[in-house]
Amino acid sequence: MAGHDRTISVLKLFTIDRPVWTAEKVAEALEVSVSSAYRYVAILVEAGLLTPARGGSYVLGPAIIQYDRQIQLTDPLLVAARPVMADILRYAPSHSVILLSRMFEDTVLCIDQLVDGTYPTAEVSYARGRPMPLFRGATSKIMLPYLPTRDLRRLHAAHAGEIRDAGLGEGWDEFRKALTEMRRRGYVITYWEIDPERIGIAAPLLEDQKRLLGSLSYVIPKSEQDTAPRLGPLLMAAAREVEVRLAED
Amino acid sequence: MAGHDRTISVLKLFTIDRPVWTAEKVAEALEVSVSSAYRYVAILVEAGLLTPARGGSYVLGPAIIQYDRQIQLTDPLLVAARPVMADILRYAPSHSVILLSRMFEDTVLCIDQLVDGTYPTAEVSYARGRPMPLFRGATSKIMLPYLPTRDLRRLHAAHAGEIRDAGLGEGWDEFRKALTEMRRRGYVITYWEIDPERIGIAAPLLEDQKRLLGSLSYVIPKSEQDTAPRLGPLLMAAAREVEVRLAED
DNA sequence: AAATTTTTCGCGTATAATGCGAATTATGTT
DNA sequence: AACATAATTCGCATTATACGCGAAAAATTT
Repeated sequence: MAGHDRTISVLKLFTIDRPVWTAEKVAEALEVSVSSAYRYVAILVEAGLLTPARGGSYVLGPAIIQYDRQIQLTDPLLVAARPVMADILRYAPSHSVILLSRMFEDTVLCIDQLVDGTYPTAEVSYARGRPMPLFRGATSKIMLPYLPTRDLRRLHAAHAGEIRDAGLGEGWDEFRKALTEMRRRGYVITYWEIDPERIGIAAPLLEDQKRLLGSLSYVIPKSEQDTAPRLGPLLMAAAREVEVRLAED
Repeated sequence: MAGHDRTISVLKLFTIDRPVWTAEKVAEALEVSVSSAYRYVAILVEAGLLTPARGGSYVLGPAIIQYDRQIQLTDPLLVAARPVMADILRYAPSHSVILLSRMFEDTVLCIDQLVDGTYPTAEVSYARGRPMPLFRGATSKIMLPYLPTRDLRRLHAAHAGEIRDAGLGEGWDEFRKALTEMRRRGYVITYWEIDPERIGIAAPLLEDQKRLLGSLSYVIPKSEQDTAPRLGPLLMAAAREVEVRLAED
């Protein structure tokens, strides 16, 4: 178990629910001296990861914004997926959204979103950088079968209730069976599990048919229920194309 | 001079020009052992700031994307400025862009960008998170008069040529005089200094009329040359409004 | 201008990071 | 599939460096 850098622990305190911290509060939270808290904060400010706000408080800093742009321009998965996403947009019904997502800390994060031209994105819950539940919605569900068993055991132990409520089985065995079935089919369709008026269709992105990278998904209007099954195989093909692009260069 | 956290130094290696690193290359670059490099990388991966890519290499990770969204939703300056920006968009000629920017490491970073509805943003160089030159363009220039003198001395020593080319004076004294003049007027207008077909108009954002927070600017089409001077005072008023909003709560 | 709070600095001590080399795991090849 | 090679982790002794303390300095408020 790694991950015991004091300075980075400070950064982890800055969450959506608590985005503003003073050095003193940091010292309390991490149980270190105030001088150390100031030292940590100074390092993070120097790196641009934090920036001073009013009243001796600190918030996330400009380096984040710059790094985010760097990801948009250089991230291999993003770069490999983007043209494919643009390509498959034309096969989707209008008012659809295409998502590129990946796991992060027991949640699913939308990494990139493609919407057809004029459509207001606000109506779909998946927003770039917004953590989404791991067991609800096609985008999330399709990732589960490709997780290492130890992760699945831990997840099931911690979230058995959620897993049941998501229709993924009553106990461990049923859970595994549900996952096997998803893996066999190769894609997942869910009906208004996240947004009431939307259907999600998702396929996994894998490295060498094994390690999970993320998922590729359509979010289409409820009214397009008939088109949904056709889009599953289409997404699988697109996902494979992304995988190939990723492997080249 | 603080800022000597080894783990964070690793993060600083990941730039637009060199966005992919292996542990071994990190070890070389920082002149540490490979095991240490692996340790640092593991810490950053655990924090989500890095993520593994193909072939034992690493790239910036999902935490960046999540943090970026957090900034969008919670950053005090951003939150204070956004409604004001929306408000002053209606006074700008069509095909205009409004920018919220701040300094970062001797560059200027666009923090938020507001374009009128249908207009394609690609035609303006200022992109969210893209570092822009510190001495060219109204957005940048208007910040200079509010920098501490020691910063200005350092900048002038390092970039005397750029400063001259930007029309900010031949030597140190002329430079200071140019800055004083900008401060006196309260806003800056520049003509096609960044984009050939654009005029920039910018006003500073200050904390208690002193410390520089950033700048607020219009980017308007070249054809609107006559409107530009009217927009200067308008931006100053808007900037003051942002400052007040920021001070409340 | 005085008082109070916030932030930085200097320093001795002890903790925790470091490099080494070996063990383990992953990857690629015949 | 078995081997060879590379990539990554682990264990440990050493010493560097991050730590807390208290004081000094700076900033903020009264």
